[in-house]
Amino acid sequence: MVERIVAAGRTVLVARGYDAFSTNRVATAAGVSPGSLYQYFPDKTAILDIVIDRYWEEVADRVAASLADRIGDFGPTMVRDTADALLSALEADRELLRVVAEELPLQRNRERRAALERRVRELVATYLAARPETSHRPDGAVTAWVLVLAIENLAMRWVLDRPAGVSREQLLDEILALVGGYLAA
Amino acid sequence: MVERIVAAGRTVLVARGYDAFSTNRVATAAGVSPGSLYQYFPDKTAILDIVIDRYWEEVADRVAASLADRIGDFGPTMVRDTADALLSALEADRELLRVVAEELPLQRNRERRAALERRVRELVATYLAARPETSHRPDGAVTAWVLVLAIENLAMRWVLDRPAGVSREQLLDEILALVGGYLAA
Amino acid sequence: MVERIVAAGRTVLVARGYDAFSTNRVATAAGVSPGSLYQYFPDKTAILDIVIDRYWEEVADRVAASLADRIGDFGPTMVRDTADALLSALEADRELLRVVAEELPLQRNRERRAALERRVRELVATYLAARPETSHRPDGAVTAWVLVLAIENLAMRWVLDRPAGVSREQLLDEILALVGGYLAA
Amino acid sequence: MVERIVAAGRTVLVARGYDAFSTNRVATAAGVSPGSLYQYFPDKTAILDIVIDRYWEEVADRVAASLADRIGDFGPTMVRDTADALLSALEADRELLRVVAEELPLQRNRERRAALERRVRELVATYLAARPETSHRPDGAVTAWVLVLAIENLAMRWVLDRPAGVSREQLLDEILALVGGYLAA
DNA sequence: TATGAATGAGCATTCATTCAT
DNA sequence: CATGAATGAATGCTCATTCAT
Repeated sequence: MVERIVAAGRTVLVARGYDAFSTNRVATAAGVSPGSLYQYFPDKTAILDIVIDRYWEEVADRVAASLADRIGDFGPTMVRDTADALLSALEADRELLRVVAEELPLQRNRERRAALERRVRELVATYLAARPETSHRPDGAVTAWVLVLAIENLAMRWVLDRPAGVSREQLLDEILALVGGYLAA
Repeated sequence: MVERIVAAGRTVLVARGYDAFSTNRVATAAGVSPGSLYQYFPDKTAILDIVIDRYWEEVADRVAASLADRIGDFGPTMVRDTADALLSALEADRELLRVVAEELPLQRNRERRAALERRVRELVATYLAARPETSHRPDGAVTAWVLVLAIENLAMRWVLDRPAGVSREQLLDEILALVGGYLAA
Repeated sequence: MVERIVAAGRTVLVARGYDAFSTNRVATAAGVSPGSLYQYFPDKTAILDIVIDRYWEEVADRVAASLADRIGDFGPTMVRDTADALLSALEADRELLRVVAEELPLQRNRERRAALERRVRELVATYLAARPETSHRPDGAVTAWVLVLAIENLAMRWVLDRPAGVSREQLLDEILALVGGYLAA
Repeated sequence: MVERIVAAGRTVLVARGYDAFSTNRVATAAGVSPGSLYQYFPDKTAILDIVIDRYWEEVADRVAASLADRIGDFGPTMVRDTADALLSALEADRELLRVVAEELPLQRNRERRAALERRVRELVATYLAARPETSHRPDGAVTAWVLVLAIENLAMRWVLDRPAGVSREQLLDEILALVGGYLAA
């Protein structure tokens, strides 16, 4: 039942947008009465939070998996593959990304996105610590923070805005250059 | 009066958040009757738009001014000073930035932020074109897109999140390294 | 509940007039919260429409019933009885008639009144066709149109204006003369 | 100035309908400030009343003139010509008639229409009194009331509804038959 | 006299939440 | 557990009227 409600929430969000994300609408979409929502969720935002959580968790999982697969293999390939994984993850549900990233107040994404960033950041920081020769930057934690933030936003904006004149390959090249140059600086 | 209303709008936004940004509240804060709002603005969002517009315009102005001051002086200093100008601009009204960047759906900021980015991007692209030797990247437009996006987000998140372990100077150092390394790659 | 709301609507209309027919007032009169109105009606006018519809439907029913009872009995008695039925129907809720006919813009009554007229007109036209000897007028449809319109307005204005010097009996006599003379002409 | 305002009122009424007949709109149309309206009229309805008054006065004038022209000439021609005059008067400003008769609550027309009817009724009653042989009806006042009401509504509805199958000539024929038959009954 | 900015009560409508069944 | 009718505060907005200038 929780599942049905969350699925309905996602559907409403994607199909009608955040403004239409009302308890009645979600309940209807779930084939459930509005009152039943409150048997499983304390309030409306709890439903929304789960939908968002799942989205970012899925993205984080994919990126972390890609990163984990390439453990001990730091270098251009890993960066490219990880950026590629992130792009794919974001592209996988572009409609939901649009709603989540543009219609929702950032605050709602905060915790989950912070978790995603933290998770990846920690992996990156760990790698950097394990392979000190790959980076000339003085502070691994800061380096990871910079990298994750920069790449995440580049990827997200590319997926959402589809900027003319920047192909997927080009984007990956630029990310590679950005990361490589930065670590070498 | 327009001024009073816009100021009241800003006040409500900062003090009570976006959800409390109602016409009645803004009118009350302005010491004005709700009807008077509509003598000067077609609807509620028009007031909000002005508040937002002003904010981003101020930011864009400061950054563009800094950039313009350092014309013909591309290099580490310029990058650092421009990033510094951006940071200062964002720090100048951190409370409003918080509301504007986190409580408002991104969509509402879209146009203005896009304008800010475009404006700076064009300046950057122009510089890069004028000084081809400063960049090894193949496509100036793409380079500018990457740089502006990355720096903007780094700066914004730093101002909003005040990440522990990243001092202002450190941030500027990292931005410098990021830009320098990227252009050299 | 629908009933309660419709009744409250009628009450407000009669007691306070059309201008006071606001959702809040109707809800209060129904002992119901404003939101509940919208569980049963899509909007305010839907409530009003039902009240009006019922009124004219009741009138039409009475007249049609009277007409049907006297089928095959065309002549002075039938005309008089039908006019009498119309008068009675209009007199039955004179207060509502006043609001409906005088305070509401005619447009709102349009459809229902047109339906009433059409219904009676068709009955009349049918009778005329069945008994061609009763009418010297060339076009049955036009004849029915004239009769229905003339009688309806005479009756309505008499009920509403209670013109001095015209008793109920007199009015019926005059209607009889009008119809009889017209058909004989 | 009064003139300008009244003309503007008429314009707004015809062009935008009764719902758009707001003081601001009338003032704007008159090229005058809303405050100025109140220098010449006690309130909004006073303006509306004048517009309506003028309309019905114009109609009454035309009908009375036609009637007066045919003094001493009671008979089919007079009835037909008078009905014709009424039709022409109503047709002369059909747009305003539509608003006045259908969008405005009947109440607002009440006094003026009553005046029109009274005026014509009195003329008719006078004629009937002068020529007792033209009518078999017992009470001249009642006869006049019936005739005026019936004809007025027939004419108005014909102009407004343009009923299919009833030409102008036909309508006049029917009115003639109605009046002739009624007086002879 | 003329202005027009200011008023503020009032409107129709929505929707997260509750609770008796 | 599930229901869904009922709630009612809150919303954005209008417009006839006033009154200081």
